[in-house]
Formats: sequence, C-alpha cells, structure tokens
Amino acid sequence: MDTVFALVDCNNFYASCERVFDPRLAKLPVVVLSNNDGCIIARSNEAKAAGIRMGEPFFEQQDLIDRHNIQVFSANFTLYGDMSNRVMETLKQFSPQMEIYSIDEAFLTLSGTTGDLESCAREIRRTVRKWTGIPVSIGLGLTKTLAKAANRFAKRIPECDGILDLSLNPAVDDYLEQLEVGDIWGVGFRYAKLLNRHGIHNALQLATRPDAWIKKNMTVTGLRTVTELRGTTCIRLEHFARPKKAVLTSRSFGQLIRDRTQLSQAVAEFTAASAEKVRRQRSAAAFVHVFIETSSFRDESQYRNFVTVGLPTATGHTPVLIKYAGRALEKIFKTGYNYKRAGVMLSGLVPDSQVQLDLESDQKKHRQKQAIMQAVDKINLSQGRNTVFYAAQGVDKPWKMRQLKLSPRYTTSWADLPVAKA
DNA sequence: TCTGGGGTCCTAGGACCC
DNA sequence: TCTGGGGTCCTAGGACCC
Repeated sequence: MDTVFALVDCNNFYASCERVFDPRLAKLPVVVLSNNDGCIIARSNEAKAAGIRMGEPFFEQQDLIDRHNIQVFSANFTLYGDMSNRVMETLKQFSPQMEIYSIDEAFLTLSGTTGDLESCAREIRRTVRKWTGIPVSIGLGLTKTLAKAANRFAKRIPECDGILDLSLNPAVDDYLEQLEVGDIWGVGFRYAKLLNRHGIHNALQLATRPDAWIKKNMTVTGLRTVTELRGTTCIRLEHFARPKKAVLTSRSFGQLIRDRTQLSQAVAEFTAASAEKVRRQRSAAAFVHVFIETSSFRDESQYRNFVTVGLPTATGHTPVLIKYAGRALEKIFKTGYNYKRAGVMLSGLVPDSQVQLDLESDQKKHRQKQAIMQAVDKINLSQGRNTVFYAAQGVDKPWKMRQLKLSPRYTTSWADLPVAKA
C-alpha cells in the first residue's frame, strides 16, 4: 500500500468548456481569448496543430485563424468557473484528500498498489468525462512535483491515453531525463536559462546536483523542487483553501479613457468587485491600493502610478472602500493621458470577526452595514453580477471590456439555457 | 484599430533599536 | 577621525504558478 499524489488536469480547459455545449465544435479548432479579446489563452489540440501560439495577441494571428477556420471565443469566466466546480465536485467522490490547485487542476491522494492506481485513475477520467463532458489527464507520482511531471507525459504521449503512473515506475529516471528543466513545476524561464548556462538541461541532471549548489542558485524553493524530483515529499497537500492575503481586480479598457469621471467610475467598479471577493472569504481590508496606466504599446506619452491608502479600521463595506479608492485615485490622476488600464487591490486582510470596534454604536452600525452587504451579495449571486450596484460605478461604462465573441452562460443564466430540439 | 488577469513566496538591503 | 555586534521589521524586486 502506498499513498501517491495524483494531479488531475483538464485538457485545454476553456476550449473544452466551449465544446461541451456546442457539439458542432467537436472536430473544429477552437481558441479562447483573454479579457478584452486581447490574447489567446486557450487552444484546442487542433488549434495547437495549426500553429496558433499561446499568449500571442489575437489580431496578430487573425490570418492563421481565418485560414484554418478556427472558432474564436471571448473568455466566459462565469461558464468556466461553474464547469470547474462540477469537475471538482466529481473528483471529490474519489478521494477525501483533495486540493483544488487552480481552475482546471486538482491534486488528490490515492492509496493502492501499482495496478490498482492506474485503473483508479482511468475510472476518474471516465467519470469526469461522463458527468461533465470535460476531458482530463492524470499524472501519478510520489510527490506533487513528480505527479505534475507525469501529467505532462500523460498529455503528450498518445499511448498513455491520458494516464501515467510514475509512483513506483522503474523507468522514472528515463522520464526525468526526457523532461526539460523549464518544464519542471517550479522552474520558470529565468531559472531554466541559468541552469542551461551551467550545462543542466533535464530534470535528471538537476536532481543529481548537490543541495548546496541548488540552494545557492535557486533558494530554498528550488531545493524543495529538487528534493521532490528525487521522490521525497516537501510540498504538502493543502486540503483547505487558505484565505488570500490580498485581492486584486484590474482590467484593460475596451476603449481608452481620458475623462476623470469615467476613470473614477471604473475604479469604483473594480473596488466593488474586490470588496465582494474580500467578503466572500469573510475578511475585511485595511489598505486600498489603486493603480492606473496608459498603454505601453502606443506611441504616445506614457504614465503609470500606484498609490496606497490606509483605512482607519479594516472593512469589507463597499461604499467605504469606494470612498477611499476615490481619494487614492485623486492622488495619482493626471489630465491629458489616454488611460488603458486600472486596478484596485485590497490588502491587510483580517478575519471579519477580528475587526476592532470600540463603541457600542459602532457595533450596531457595523452589523447594519454587514447586513446590507450580505443582501447585495446574495442578490448579485443569484441574479447576476452588478444587478445591484453603486451609483459611483456609473451606468454607461464606455470603458467596458470588449467581448465580441462571448458564448452564452449556458449553466448559470436562465436566459442562456440551451434548448434541446426534438 | 486590436497586446490578459490574479496570485504566492523568498531574499537582500536599509532603517531602526539596544 | 576612528567606529561593535546583534536583532527585528519593512520594502522592493525577483522568482514562480495558473
């Protein structure tokens, strides 16, 4: 009996979500764009094969997209978030020990003998596909880092058919030798270049370097990664989501903003969104940070600035946060620039229950404010974002992001429900 | 014309204190 | 003009992840 880590990763997740509700897409190449229809952030296998590159600006790939009849979608995070929940709920059936690592990935721990583990993984894969329509790949290993590596191979080697178990695999070193350092979980672009300069090109070479050398060049984080490659667990399963220390809402605008009022409305909107995230984890924020910037791609005068303001007491109350965000904006706003992007971060997050209040009257007001925000959140959750909103957020929103290719919110909006025809 | 968004952790160095 | 030793806290910047 061994306990091993399984990494379940949804294949081309956003593109797969679009396909679930539109069977016409099954054999067609599909790409999904980032907010504001800017860059390509997801590609079906067919789109990859056609030569579409990840993270590239959409408009630069337009020719290729037309030539291959590639189906293009604006990011529909409402849909993807809901599909993610369905996948995660399905995975929970298979292991009580689970960590939701990202919108499309989860670590599970599985127990069993070698053969069992693989058939268990196959069962998970079949079930997720059947219940949600999403194809997944599963990698198994003695550590999270090895499970990640196994997953990479499971996706790339057709014979794996979506599953690879490296947990007690005698060939694990052969696989590590095939794994380029830049593809190791925890080794990014910078470290990969540094390692290459030192003649280290694959995971096996890295795993055999002395600890002291690793620590000196890649800090303790790098040493953890290397130890995990050798099969010793350093990175535990995070069973419970830890509360965030800061939340950020930022957007590029659909069109440039010059006007102070419009910019302040956008900032109010982002503040409201951040505040909602803060309340969702039952926190209150002690600092508001606001940044604004012009587009560095445009050949015109540039400006960017960032400012922090502290609140007298931590709060999750949207109107208070909007007020302080507005003051912050006043400190950095300059007339005469074409603004392209703004963002609002809330930090100094503390549990809502720990907020210090002295006076009894304060406590009463505090409870009233909380009740209002709860009501607002409840309405917006059930009826859709910004069903109820603050006047400071504005109404026209000329800066709203572009989403020209948005698919319906099939699963979360009655109006968008797919219709089955006889 | 059009170029995403949201996080975490670690370290070095400076400020400050005794 | 010379100028110790040790500790903590904060911040900026750099690395990483999806």
